[in-house]
Amino acid sequence: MKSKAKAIKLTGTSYAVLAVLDEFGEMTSYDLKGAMEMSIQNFWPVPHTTAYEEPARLTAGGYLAARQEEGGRRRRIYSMTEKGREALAAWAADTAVIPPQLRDEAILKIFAGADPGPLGDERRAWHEAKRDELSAMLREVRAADGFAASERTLTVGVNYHQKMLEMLDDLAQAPAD
Amino acid sequence: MKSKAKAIKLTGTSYAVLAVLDEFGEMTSYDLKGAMEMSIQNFWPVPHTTAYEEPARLTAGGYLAARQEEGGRRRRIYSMTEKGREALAAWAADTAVIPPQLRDEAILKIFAGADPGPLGDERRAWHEAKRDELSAMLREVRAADGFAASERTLTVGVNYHQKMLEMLDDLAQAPAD
DNA sequence: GCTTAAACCGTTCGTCCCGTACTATACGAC
DNA sequence: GTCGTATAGTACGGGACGAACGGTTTAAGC
Repeated sequence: MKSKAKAIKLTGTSYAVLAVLDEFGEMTSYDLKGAMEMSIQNFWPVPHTTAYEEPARLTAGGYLAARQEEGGRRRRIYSMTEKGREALAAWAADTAVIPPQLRDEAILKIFAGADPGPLGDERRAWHEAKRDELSAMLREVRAADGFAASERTLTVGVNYHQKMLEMLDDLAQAPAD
Repeated sequence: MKSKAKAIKLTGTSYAVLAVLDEFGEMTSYDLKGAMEMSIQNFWPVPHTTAYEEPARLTAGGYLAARQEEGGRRRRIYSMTEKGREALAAWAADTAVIPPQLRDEAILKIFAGADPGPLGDERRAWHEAKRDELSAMLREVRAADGFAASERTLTVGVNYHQKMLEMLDDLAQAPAD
């Protein structure tokens, strides 16, 4: 009966991994890496090593189970345990959240005296590319059917980048407010 | 001649500290902590221990100089060195930036199946409070004169929160896009 | 002047997180 | 069957983080 589950602290990143596994089903670290890039990377960025380290931690804590792949690379395939599902549900049901954090080197440079012009241009192109990328994924997901979670968050993503583009336009025109 | 400056790697957080020191002049760690909260915290969040740890690192690297406060707590007062100013200017002049990162636990919860309603309401209140807070700071800074850097970034901040509020309204109305 | 509380100020510590660099395996082309 | 490329995975050093705690100064109350 899941005797030696080591006590570990679950971080936001832990829940991110659990949520992806819950949405898409069991998978290897490599697949998890790809799945995270296509789903949560936009609002919860993690380096690719997380897809290898975090499932190992979660397995040690009893939140995931691992089984060995037959043949080939004999990779570990991770799947949710009951404990994992419960923890994820309890966390999602709690409406208390840490405030959103934005990390923006460009604004930091502007604070330090950099010319806003070129940085703004580059940023605009970046938001456009992101918006289009997410938009394309959204169309795919809608066609596929059965990925309600991805659809909800992709919609937010598209709207976010759109609003950021509007903001850049506003700032470029009005000197201040 | 700044002989034994240990080679250290400068991170985004390093430049954040340098930029604040450059904008407001020499100060103690405690004052630095306050200054960061009022200036860059909104787009480059750091825990308060950074205001103690990072200047120490930067001093070891020769980017800052420290002198002892007379009497009282005899705290260390940090100030920029020539090397620090040069490094900051070189970094600010480079238009290559790492893309902005957003970390949003609420969207993660929505991805995991949480009800968007309450989370959206709470978020709206948060953005309103932030917008008003930054707006008040912006008025102060304008009245004071001589804080052009803070003014530029505060303006961005106010606009950002305003746009986020618009986005929440859009999402609440239109089921999708 | 003494006591006390509150505000102010600062550090330690364990763990998590992160990016870089590197390695290894599978597979198709030729 | 060896070469190139995409796929898959690991090692590791140090920065980042936040909880917890500990000291110091000031001012109020007596």
